[in-house]
Amino acid sequence: MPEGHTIHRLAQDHTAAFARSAVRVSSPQGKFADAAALLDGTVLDSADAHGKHLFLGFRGTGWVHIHLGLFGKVTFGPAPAPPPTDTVRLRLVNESAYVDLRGPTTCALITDPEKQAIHDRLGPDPLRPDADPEAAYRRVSRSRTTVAALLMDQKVIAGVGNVYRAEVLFRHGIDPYRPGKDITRAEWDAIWQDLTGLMREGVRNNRIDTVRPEHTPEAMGRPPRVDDHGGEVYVYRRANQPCHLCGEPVRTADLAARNLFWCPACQKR
DNA sequence: TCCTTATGTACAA
DNA sequence: TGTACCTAAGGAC
Repeated sequence: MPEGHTIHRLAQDHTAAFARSAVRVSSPQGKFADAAALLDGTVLDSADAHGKHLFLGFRGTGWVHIHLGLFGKVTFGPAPAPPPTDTVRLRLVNESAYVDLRGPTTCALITDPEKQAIHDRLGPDPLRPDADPEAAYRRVSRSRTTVAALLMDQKVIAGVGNVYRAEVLFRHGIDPYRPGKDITRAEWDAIWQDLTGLMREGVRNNRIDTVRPEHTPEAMGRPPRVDDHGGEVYVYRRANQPCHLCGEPVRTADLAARNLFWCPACQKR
């Protein structure tokens, strides 16, 4: 599930369910038990997101830094919480709600300066109001690395993952193998603005949809479809299937240990 | 029941 | 570039 939109949505949902309340904190699985004991009974003040990093602020104690990695999952539910399964790393409970965290890459108690250091090493996040697209373009325009790799580099732009990368490059007709330095300022501005809109919609709907209204199955006179991951997309995980626009088979390749998807006809150099 | 795969990252060599 | 880490779902048997 986790690209930046998921994490910003989680920040909102944690705020809605737990902010300003005293929270019972536990680690049924045990790996976060010491910190959970310190946090138990304290007040959750706020939740913050930057890229794929989630921060839960506990009054007087510090921040819980969470990164879901590839497998991490979060489950919300109404109180009372059911008995936890033995994979629950972190559980929060108050009078009205509970939330379980499973399989995160990171779940750690950190200080303000440690949190700041994480912000400092991340690039601008299209979902944060203070984000500066110019800072991202400075890096992109000086790099011989492919634009596909740069979009996944969290130091360049924070929050974009494998789905948004594939989809935004398709929406702009950009070959994923083009070097960053060949991306024009106008192209970058369009990509950034598009990501901002797509990711905001992703936060709202808690899923990734990238297909323009004029390209929906209804608009194209085709049978309805649902892609594997739950949203409507152009190319992500559609290897060898016909491009929704031109019918050419969608191509896939390994790029930095991830699957890249693109339409070679719609995305020319 | 086993195998593969996944919207991610860090570190070693 | 390869590997380790973490979990769960889906498909092949």
